[in-house]
Amino acid sequence: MGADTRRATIVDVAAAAGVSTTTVSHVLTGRRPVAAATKARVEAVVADLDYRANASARHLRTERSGILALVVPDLTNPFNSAMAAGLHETVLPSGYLAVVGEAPEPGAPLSGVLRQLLDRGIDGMVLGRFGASEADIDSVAASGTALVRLGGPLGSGRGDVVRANEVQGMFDIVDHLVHRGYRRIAFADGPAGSSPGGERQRGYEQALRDAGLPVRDDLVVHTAYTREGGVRAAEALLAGPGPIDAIACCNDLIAVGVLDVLRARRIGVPGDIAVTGYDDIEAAELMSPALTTVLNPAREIGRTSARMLLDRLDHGYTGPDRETILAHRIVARDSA
Amino acid sequence: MGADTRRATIVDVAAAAGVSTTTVSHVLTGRRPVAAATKARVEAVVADLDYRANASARHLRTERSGILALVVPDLTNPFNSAMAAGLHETVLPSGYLAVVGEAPEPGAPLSGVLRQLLDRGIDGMVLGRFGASEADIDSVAASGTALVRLGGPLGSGRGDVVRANEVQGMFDIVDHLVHRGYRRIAFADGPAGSSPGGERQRGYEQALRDAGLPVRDDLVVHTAYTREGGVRAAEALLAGPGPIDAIACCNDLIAVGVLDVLRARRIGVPGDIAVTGYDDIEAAELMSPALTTVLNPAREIGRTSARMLLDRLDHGYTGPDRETILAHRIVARDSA
DNA sequence: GACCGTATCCAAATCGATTTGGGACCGGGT
DNA sequence: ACCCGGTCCCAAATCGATTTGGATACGGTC
Repeated sequence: MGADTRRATIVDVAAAAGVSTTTVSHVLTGRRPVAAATKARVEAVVADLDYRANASARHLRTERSGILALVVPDLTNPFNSAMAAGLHETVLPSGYLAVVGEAPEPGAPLSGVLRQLLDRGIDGMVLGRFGASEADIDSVAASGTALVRLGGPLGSGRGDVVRANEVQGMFDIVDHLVHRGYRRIAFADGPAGSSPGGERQRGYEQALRDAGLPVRDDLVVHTAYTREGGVRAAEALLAGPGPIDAIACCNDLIAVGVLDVLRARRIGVPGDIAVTGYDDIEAAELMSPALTTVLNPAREIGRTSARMLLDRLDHGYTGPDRETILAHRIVARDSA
Repeated sequence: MGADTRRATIVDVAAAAGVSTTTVSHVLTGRRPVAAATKARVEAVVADLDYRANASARHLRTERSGILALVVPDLTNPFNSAMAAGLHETVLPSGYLAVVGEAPEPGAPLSGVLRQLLDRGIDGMVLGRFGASEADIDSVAASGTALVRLGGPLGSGRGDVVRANEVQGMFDIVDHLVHRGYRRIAFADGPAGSSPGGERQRGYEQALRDAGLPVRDDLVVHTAYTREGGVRAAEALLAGPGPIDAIACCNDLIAVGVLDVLRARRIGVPGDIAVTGYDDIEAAELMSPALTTVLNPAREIGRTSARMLLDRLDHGYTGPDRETILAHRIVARDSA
């Protein structure tokens, strides 16, 4: 317990190497050329003293904190933690630290977490789905922080966007249902107007239209992106107007809730009603029946977001905002 | 795009309030009394200018970074991400930032992530299970960083410890098996000598002894804490010397692998062989059959770790290292 | 009126780095 | 002998906060 010896500073290194701190700094940052012999001597001393620059001092001067943040609504959602892992592993080698924040209520003007991150002067931020309001996004963009959004429209000056092709993903899995012979396909969507619920609904409707099936409003219900939300959605659909033979769910957690209800009512899956999810969380494979779903490469989304931030921060990219779309994959299992 | 207006500094505040920066600092930190009228004036200006102290400058002077870290081997493990969430939500209100790191190979002397965190001068660290070697722990403790370990022995000067009662937890679930009439109970442990495998094995053996059952070495196999590890463990046990009627697994992922094998071989669970896990990951409830397991309150462990760090950092606790033990709970489902 | 305590406030040093604007030295060309 | 262009290095200013050691003013006491 307790710091036994003070950490070496740049002054110590300079003294031991018989040069000025300026020269040490130049050796370290490489912003100005230094004679090979001097450079070698400084580097030897750095290694010997186990010197590492004080991050706060450096960032005070350079106005860069070296911290990137990921803000999501729920860290325990496996999709989000996989994304966080991808972000971490990509930015660490570049010397950045990644912090993760849970933004409880996206309603508040600039919720606590976001405000605190901005106050810290973070260099970049990845804003997860349903994690922030439009006003929040503007605040972040206005603060000069590099910004990557996961989903939402690509607007000028509002950050890069990384997304999976949500429309196509839901289209593909509903198309999969159609090809398996299902015809009265309901859709358990997320809250009205939410992302990625909107995109996925478009994919659902397009698939029906392309198959020549009617698009009926009463076959679409909106609910929370949770297991409990799935329970409510299933109950609503089963109590609904017409018979259905499949339920496409907006994410896996909703599908879990739907399966809970079907199992409790002894409705066969996929015999009586087929069910599909979206995200391919770990549990999807372990459930009974195993869930047919769409895999969005969460970890890869985290990695890609990180690279887009680093592009702006370290590689000097200053061009217009960009959008990267990652491929999804249908994972056909037993539930449909 | 870009910082439209420079952020206000303490100098701006001082000028606008007609006082010195010293006084502003005293108002903000409260380290010295300030006349009520002056204080009110400064606070008004602070609010007006939307002033927030530059974190780097503050930390340069105070030698505190305001950053806490959680290091775990695998972020996508739900147990770890739930812990991370508990840590985050507890430290944020105190103005700390929590970062999460994945330490890939605990073998390396001071693996990259740990080194980088220490270089940053983090104030405190929570070291997850199997996340670091003994040497790592010593390095962290020697650096003067407040330390909380999750598991492992309570040693002097090596940080506080937060743990669930692993011995008791495994004892209870094996006892549960005994009461259900199972007699030849195997144990699929983690790697030999690992934590919490060691503690859980002790609980397993104690439960057998208390029930008057023999403790047989050939009924214990060591494997990785993964689904794949569970597959190997099950194959080894089924090919083993004697017949078994139950497999207690060291964690849920191992149990998932074990169930994979049993399902493939059409061995009934729990009819032919009962299976138990440990951790109660989300998938435990969703599997078929639903997994009987032990719930370690991951989020609460994160919260408690955070509080122990804050005790030392903000509340001036300087007493001896402490250990907090959290209660577990048996979650009886269908697999045993 | 001199002295002392309190209550307030401020000037300047400090934390550890980066960066700017030269200065010193060395050869080579005229 | 002088100048010029490189090369290599350094002194000092700077980032934005905290903290130390007074300075000033005001009352009250003897």
